[in-house]
Amino acid sequence: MEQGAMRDLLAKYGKIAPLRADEELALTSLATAKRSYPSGTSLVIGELDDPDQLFIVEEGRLFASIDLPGGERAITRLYFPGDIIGTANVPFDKATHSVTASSDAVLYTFPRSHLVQAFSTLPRIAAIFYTFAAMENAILHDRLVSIGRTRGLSRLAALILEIAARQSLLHEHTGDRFRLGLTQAQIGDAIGLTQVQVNRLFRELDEAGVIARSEGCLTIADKPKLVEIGQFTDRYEHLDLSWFVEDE
Amino acid sequence: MEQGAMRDLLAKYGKIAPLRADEELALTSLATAKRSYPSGTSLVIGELDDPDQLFIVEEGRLFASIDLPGGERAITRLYFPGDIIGTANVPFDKATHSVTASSDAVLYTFPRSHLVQAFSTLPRIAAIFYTFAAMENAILHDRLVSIGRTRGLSRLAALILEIAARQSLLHEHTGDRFRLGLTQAQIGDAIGLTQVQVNRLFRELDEAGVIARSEGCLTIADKPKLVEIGQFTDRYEHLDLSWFVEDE
DNA sequence: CGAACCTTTGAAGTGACTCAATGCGTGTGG
DNA sequence: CCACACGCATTGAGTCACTTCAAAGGTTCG
Repeated sequence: MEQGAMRDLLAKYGKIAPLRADEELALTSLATAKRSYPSGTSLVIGELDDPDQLFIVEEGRLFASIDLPGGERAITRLYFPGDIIGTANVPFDKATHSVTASSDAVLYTFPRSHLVQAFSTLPRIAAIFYTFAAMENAILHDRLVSIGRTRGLSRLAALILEIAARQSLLHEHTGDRFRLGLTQAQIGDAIGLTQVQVNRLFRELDEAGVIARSEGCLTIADKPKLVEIGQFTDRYEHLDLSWFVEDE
Repeated sequence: MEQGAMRDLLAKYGKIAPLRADEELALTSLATAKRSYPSGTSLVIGELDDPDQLFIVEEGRLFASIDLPGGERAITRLYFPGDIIGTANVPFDKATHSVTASSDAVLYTFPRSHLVQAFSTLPRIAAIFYTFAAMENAILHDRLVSIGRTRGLSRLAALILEIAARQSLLHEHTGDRFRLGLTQAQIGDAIGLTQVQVNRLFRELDEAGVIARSEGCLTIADKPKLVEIGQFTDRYEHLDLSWFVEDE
């Protein structure tokens, strides 16, 4: 595996608990393949695919979704460069969700059996994977709260801020202008609303002067207001990984 | 730590990947304290408490919740004997959610720093913790779908089935009669509805003959129907932990 | 026996849905 | 190089699921 994905993967916490050379090597040697997926491709087809594959995002954007018998779809998770895909499939004999590329994407693939090796060799790799799973957990809790207990406007605001937070982790200079990378229908699937309602809420935020839209890009015009509306807490701001720094 | 919690903790998969004596010892030696919490006690107060503590449930029922500024509350996760509490707090400097006992409970407590030791000593302990986090993940995905994309009736059905599934993992003989262990208001917080609406939906399920209620206990009268309504998949049925059995 | 908590039920209001149509941008084949 | 198709955004009108507000009935416990 090359530097890119790893640098992203570790950007979030690497500063706090930098890897030793052997640890970085172990991480990079997990991968068996690097592959490109054009926008729209499904890489895991829930309930059909076997869950033996894990991925690390090198480049691009993807999302996890689950389809309901009735034809409804829910998007449960967004993936950015550096994220590990497939965690929630690991302990099961079938994949629990599908993963689709929402832009052209490049991924590293590795079989879950490699995890055991890595865990055995270097315990801190285990700590890293555990940490990532725990972070994902916390974010899922937050989304559950947002979707279960707030109005549509708040949900949309929260999603915008979540994407903004992830985006700015990767590109410091992005600032508050970026593209969401999802259609309004997909946004609806992510926050539990109809595409129609998403559109109306966008308009509402727009007219209130909280956001601005042009050329497919979104600008956060009034961040404090958006944060207030979305009742959003940026978990990435409060990372503390000192606990897994080994005393030597 | 005594046998009870561990037996529960491992019941779900212990058969598949039984622990060696040293691994079981490592797990049991994580704990620094065993403590009782009467029903209603909060053990982690989100945003206030430091997230250094993890717990293993020996006995009782608990739930994780997040409070919103507006006074709303959302219940994001239910805990049963054998579950690990606090995973989602591990990588942060503040707790991301509160935990409350919904019945009298007995817990083992251990500081997260002990994880590193355990991970270092025995890689399979790491695999276990990772597995648990991954399972929690999958369940959170499912709940996100349920809450974001189904009607109230389905959500209630799904919650009933989730509780039934967990219950019967612990007590084989429980069958389809058990107590939910949550008030209707709490159920509302868990599935994103009002207490009033929860009540109406209970009545609806009751009148349809799908469930029956008496003396605080709930009986699943027509399970296939309930599964259909709830669009529920029991993840525990599809566990596959063969991947972390070490080849020796 | 009263207080506190939970459940149950009614009536009115609203956020979001469904259905439906129009507009817009982009790519593609004739 | 235009015509058409296709996917996406936008907007309107009517309906429904769920909410809010309000009050009454049960149960448990000190």
